[in-house]
Amino acid sequence: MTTRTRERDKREALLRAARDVLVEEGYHHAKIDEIAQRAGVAKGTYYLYFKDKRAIFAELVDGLVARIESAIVRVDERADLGAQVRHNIRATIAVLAEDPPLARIVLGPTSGLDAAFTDTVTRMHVGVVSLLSRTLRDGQSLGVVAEGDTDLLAMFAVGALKEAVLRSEELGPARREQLVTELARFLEKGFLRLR
Amino acid sequence: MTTRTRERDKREALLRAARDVLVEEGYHHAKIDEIAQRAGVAKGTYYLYFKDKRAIFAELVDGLVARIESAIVRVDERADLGAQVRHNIRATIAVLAEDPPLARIVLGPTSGLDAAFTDTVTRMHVGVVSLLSRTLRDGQSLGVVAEGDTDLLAMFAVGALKEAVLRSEELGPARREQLVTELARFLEKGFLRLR
Amino acid sequence: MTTRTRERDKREALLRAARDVLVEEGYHHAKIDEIAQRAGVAKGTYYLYFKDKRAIFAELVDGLVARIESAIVRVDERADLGAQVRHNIRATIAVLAEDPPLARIVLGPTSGLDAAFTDTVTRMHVGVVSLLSRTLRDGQSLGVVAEGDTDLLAMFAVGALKEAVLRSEELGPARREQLVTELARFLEKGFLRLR
Amino acid sequence: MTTRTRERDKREALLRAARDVLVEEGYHHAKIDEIAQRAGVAKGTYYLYFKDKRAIFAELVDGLVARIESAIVRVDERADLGAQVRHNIRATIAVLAEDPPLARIVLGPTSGLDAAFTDTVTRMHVGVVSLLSRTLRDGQSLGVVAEGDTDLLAMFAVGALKEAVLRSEELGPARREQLVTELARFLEKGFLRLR
DNA sequence: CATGAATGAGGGTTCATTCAT
DNA sequence: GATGAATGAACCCTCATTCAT
Repeated sequence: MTTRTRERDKREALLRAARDVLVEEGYHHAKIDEIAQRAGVAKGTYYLYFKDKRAIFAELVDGLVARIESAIVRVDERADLGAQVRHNIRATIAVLAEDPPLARIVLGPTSGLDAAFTDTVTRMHVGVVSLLSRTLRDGQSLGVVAEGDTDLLAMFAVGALKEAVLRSEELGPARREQLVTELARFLEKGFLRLR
Repeated sequence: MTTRTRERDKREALLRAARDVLVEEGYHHAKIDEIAQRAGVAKGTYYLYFKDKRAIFAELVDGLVARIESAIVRVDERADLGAQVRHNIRATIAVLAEDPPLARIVLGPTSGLDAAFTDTVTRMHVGVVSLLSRTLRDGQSLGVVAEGDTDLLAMFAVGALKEAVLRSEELGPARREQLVTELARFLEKGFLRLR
Repeated sequence: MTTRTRERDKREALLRAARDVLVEEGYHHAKIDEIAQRAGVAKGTYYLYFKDKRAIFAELVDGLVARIESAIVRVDERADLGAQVRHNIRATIAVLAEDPPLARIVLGPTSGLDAAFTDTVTRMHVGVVSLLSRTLRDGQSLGVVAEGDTDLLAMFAVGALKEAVLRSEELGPARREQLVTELARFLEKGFLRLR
Repeated sequence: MTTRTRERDKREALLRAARDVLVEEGYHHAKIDEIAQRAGVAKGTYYLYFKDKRAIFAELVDGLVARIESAIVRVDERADLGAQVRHNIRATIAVLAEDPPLARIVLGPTSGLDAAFTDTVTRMHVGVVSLLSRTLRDGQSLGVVAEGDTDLLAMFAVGALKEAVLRSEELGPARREQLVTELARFLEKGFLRLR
């Protein structure tokens, strides 16, 4: 069991190290050697836990995507729509705020990353946008969402959110707290006719 | 004159090829050899026109940034603010729409690119956002912009614009035309109190 | 321990190979690939032991210079000057004779070598010549050295020594033994009996 | 005739440029491009006058060697030997002093230069040394040269001369004039008066 | 003859991956 | 499991040489 724990530890140490290196150097400048060193293991050990260079970063990205997806509530149109949207904004930001540097990678367009990440990230994007779009369409028939192309509206909303998160580090921590409030207000006044 | 034309041609063929390769493979996977091949010249020829690998990509990025900057009108607060904002949205989108794949690189966060690009791109970002923020602040004192943190509002607006451009290829060309209209409307209803 | 021995071995095999290649091809024609091959390792292995191409040659040159310097006794003017000079000639030749081809590189003017070597070699030269010059000046005040410009005399002596070493391979081994004796005699007496 | 003169001019301009570049950069760092530029012609023009990179440097070296050889008088043992030796020293130094940097290349051991030069330079060396050695042997039978291995003695003499020339730039011009006198005296007398 | 744009072989260096211990 | 020495494919860049104009 100690052994099993130790194994766990090494795997996680590697993941943590990989995240740091990814954030500091970017995928291509990240060296297996440095990840291993920061994790306190030998280079060869890396390959006991991960198939190749791509694998560890894929796992980091997949993990974040999964955490976002599980934080978002499937919108129930019979309940308070505004509350649900606000909750999803808040929840998404909360997950991303746990690790802003990593968030930046997942939120950004995929240029410069390998095809493997591109796919994962793109899938998440499409998923989030189409979910939101559908929600907005439902909202329109209920009369609580303004007229307009819901795909585009969803896009705008996601873009505003992404930018906010991407730049949130540049803001002082004080302003960061306003972010959720302001964003919700912005989205509401833009296309929501809540009450 | 023929000679001069040939030179021009090769330089431009290389730039075009580099753009394609950059878009398809990302900066790090882009091989000089492939750029040269696609441009129909030998590898050595590349170095007659560009100092090193970075140079050609820097030129692509700088060029787009310059085109965007020169397309944006400095906002005159005594004139019709809404019209000016709409014009800037339209103009920016127009420039970016000339080359969406390249746009994606300039608009995205800079992960995966070399420090050289990061700087250029970041400078543009900061410039655009702070320009917009200042404009909004002026708008607030004139009473045509809603209350709120103008830095955040500027961020949201830029984010929405970026996302729109980034995803504009996924939209059919028909819907792409709606983009400007919808975005303008979205921004107006969100924080502009025009009329 | 076996491991440590292997490491040592490879490093030394590389140094030996580099010496051979340097002697046979000169610095610029020397290829890392060939050094590695002759040492029986892969090209990449070279870079485990030496930072870059220059490093291995610098080490060879530095090593020889150091061996020469530690073989030379600082001249004590109160003791037998002739004996000391003879000893220094003998000791220098002995060190250089351990590896005549390498000696040729250190003794020669520095054309064709990189600035890095030039410096080391020049420093040694200047050091040896000025040491000898000072000794001769002391010798003059003691009356055991002839009148004359001691800088020039030191130069002549070093030149004769260098040439002797450089050409010593062309001599049969038998004659090589005479070298020290003859050189000492030459320096003492000259060889022309004019008038 | 004008044309012929112009051709001559270009060839000579290239040779002059090549000498400068060779002296400043060494053979391997010398670029055809720079030679052509300094000569005020296009790169392609170089190849109208010289077969390849090696050719122009070979010509420079051959020229200097030829000038040295024609300046040396074949020693006539029936005439004043001392005078002839002094003349040869003087003449050799005079030729070399016309172009000390180039001299350095010809006098130095051949490491770092291409095989082509090595051969020329070595041939000259062997020629000079064996000529001198024969002269000394003759001198011995006439009783004007001391006992000893004449090959070695010739070597020492040439070495002293070479070193003197190689370092002559470091000396002030005043001291450079002493060089011939001192060297002749050195060869006659040696400089140690031990016992 | 003169030009200089074009070529492409060649070599130094990096780093993901393997494998014997 | 753990190690880290060894490997070699990959890629940027230089520069001697050619040749169409």
